[in-house]
Amino acid sequence: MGAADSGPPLRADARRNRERVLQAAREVFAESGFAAPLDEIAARAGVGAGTVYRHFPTKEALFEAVSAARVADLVADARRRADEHDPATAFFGFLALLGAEVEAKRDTSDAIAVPGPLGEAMQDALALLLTRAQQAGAVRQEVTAADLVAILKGLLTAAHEDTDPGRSARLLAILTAGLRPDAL
Amino acid sequence: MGAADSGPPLRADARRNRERVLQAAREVFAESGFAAPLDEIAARAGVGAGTVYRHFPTKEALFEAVSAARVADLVADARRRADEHDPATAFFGFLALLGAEVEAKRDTSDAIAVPGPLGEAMQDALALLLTRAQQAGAVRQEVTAADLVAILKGLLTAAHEDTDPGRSARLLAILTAGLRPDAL
DNA sequence: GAGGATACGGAACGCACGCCCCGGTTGGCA
DNA sequence: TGCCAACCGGGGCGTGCGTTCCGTATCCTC
Repeated sequence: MGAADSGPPLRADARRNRERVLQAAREVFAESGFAAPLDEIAARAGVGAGTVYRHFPTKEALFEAVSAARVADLVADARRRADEHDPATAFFGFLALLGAEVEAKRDTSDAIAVPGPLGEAMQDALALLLTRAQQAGAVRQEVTAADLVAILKGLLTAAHEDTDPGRSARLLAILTAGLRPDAL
Repeated sequence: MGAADSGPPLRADARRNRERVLQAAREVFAESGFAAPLDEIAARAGVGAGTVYRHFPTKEALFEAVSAARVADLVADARRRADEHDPATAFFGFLALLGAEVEAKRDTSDAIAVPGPLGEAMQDALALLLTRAQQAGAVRQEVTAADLVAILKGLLTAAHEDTDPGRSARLLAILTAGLRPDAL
């Protein structure tokens, strides 16, 4: 169970192409979300589609490879907030962070909702922050973690449908206000 | 420019099939949204795909034909509310109505956002209610009609991703609360 | 009831996509 | 330097969709 043996070391060109594919995938997914055609990633990387599939068994695996580091950062940030701040500040601060992330990268909402270990880690982190904020009375009791994921996915997707720059901030402000328990 | 001449009267079987297609489309779109395959509509109507296309030039035209009556009803309801109630009641009551509509029919969110005359009529009606509610101080000033459409589409779509029955009500409650100006 | 216009059905087409395969090329080791 | 395994590219396959075509069945008129 130690280091997953990656077999014989990759040839130099293979390693180079793998990096190019990852970089292109980062860019294309950020611009167009998970729905972006894989051929476009291959084209931007200057390789054929076959090369992409030699390095990543499926499109989804490539997406996970690209998102893993970013999601891990977000999850770590969520945990840190949970430790360092009061529940309300931690929860709402993290939502704001997500909003900023989405402003720049279109695939963030996909990364949250994708099935698999990444999505679950993200959802667990959100659930932790949500539960604490609810116990502290800062968020409506009846909201579930699944509700939060659903609404975030919907909101963050909607925020990208056109190019109005302030939109995601406004939508997030509505969500933030709506989650508080004191509102009618 | 009077009545759009519909040419020679349809043959009896053609008229019957046209009704069957419309009825099947109503059901299938309501269950699966606009993304439903057209073949399924044809199969449920007991006709071939070609027959659908003889009556409606594109899938989108069929969707509009199906949605037209319902959207017109919604728009009329919105206008009536604007006349009969105070701005806040009219606005929030209409949102609740939309929520109920979406609970039962999956294609409502598509109908709101679809380009073309239907979507615009819907958006105009929403804009009217929104503007009045804002003038009455019942809704945040900075929210635009486009924001509202975006958030509704996102929310209503998200509400259908799984089968949790109370979800759309909870999400709508969050939206309603978040739109009010007095919330933080 | 016969003839012709009209409508039918479903096979066929074009397209976009994820994914696989194979002939040619390249890099690393002796 | 020469060889062989590893790797590359892009054409090709399967799928699912919207749309079109055409031989056949149906309806209406006389």
